[in-house]
Amino acid sequence: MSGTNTHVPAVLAHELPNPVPRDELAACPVNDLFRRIGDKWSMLLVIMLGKRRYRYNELHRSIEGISQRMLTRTLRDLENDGLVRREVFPTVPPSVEYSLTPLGESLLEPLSALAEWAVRNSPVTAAPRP
Amino acid sequence: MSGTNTHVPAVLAHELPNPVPRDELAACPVNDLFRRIGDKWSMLLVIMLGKRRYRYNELHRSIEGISQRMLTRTLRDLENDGLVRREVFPTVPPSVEYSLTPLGESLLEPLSALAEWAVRNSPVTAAPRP
DNA sequence: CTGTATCCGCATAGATACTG
DNA sequence: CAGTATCTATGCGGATACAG
Repeated sequence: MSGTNTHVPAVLAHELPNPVPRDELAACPVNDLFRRIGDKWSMLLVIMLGKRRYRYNELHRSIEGISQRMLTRTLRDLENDGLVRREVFPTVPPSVEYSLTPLGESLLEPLSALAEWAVRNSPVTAAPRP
Repeated sequence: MSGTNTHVPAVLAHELPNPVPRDELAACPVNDLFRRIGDKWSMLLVIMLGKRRYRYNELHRSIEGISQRMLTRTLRDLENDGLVRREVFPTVPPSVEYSLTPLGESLLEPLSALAEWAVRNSPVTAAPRP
């Protein structure tokens, strides 16, 4: 137990330069991913869209507390990141449907490992911040 | 492909109430975890401490761009969350060593799944935000 | 119905100076 | 060596009003 951890996953165990330069930090895939979907609403949207497709107002009504601005902005970001697909149907009134791309669905799998960890350890980590 | 996603991981697939109330959202373990370690420095520290133990100034020197304030604050948060252990040795001058707790080390495993996903898909997700 | 535009409060994070 | 204290800047996120 003392000293080096022997079961660190390969991806995380690769040598880090010393000092860790800013570019290396910004380029860290995990850190980068977290900075993209680690905001207030992205996770919830990915999980919801992982269940089924939604229309815009359906999402707006379904998520208590989200503003139009934040819903639109978060969906646009997820779309730009290739995780969410936006389909416009030129009806009157117009309707827009959101769903996960294959990339977005593939994210659900590693996410579940993290989710299961979080659920298992939520009693431990649920302590309020001082 | 149309309609319901059939291979959503169990933890993520459980029924979401509609509308999703704020408390439910705040209590979402994954969202909660992301809000705790999804900040600018937490991930990097967990990964670094996953390799070996570090002293305070060692971390400060090793991570280019981090301020003392942020390093201390991030370490304290991780300690409060039970992920990092802080050991003080009353020498002169004093020395403090940081390492992962068993809980922190257990987090490295699900993290690696996410890391591998991020690495595999970094070419796709690396596009700059507009 | 599906958004955009604008304004504003608050939390996050950096810089700097100082301390046991 | 290992931090605190204080000040400030920036950006996220919410409220509201308006538009195609």
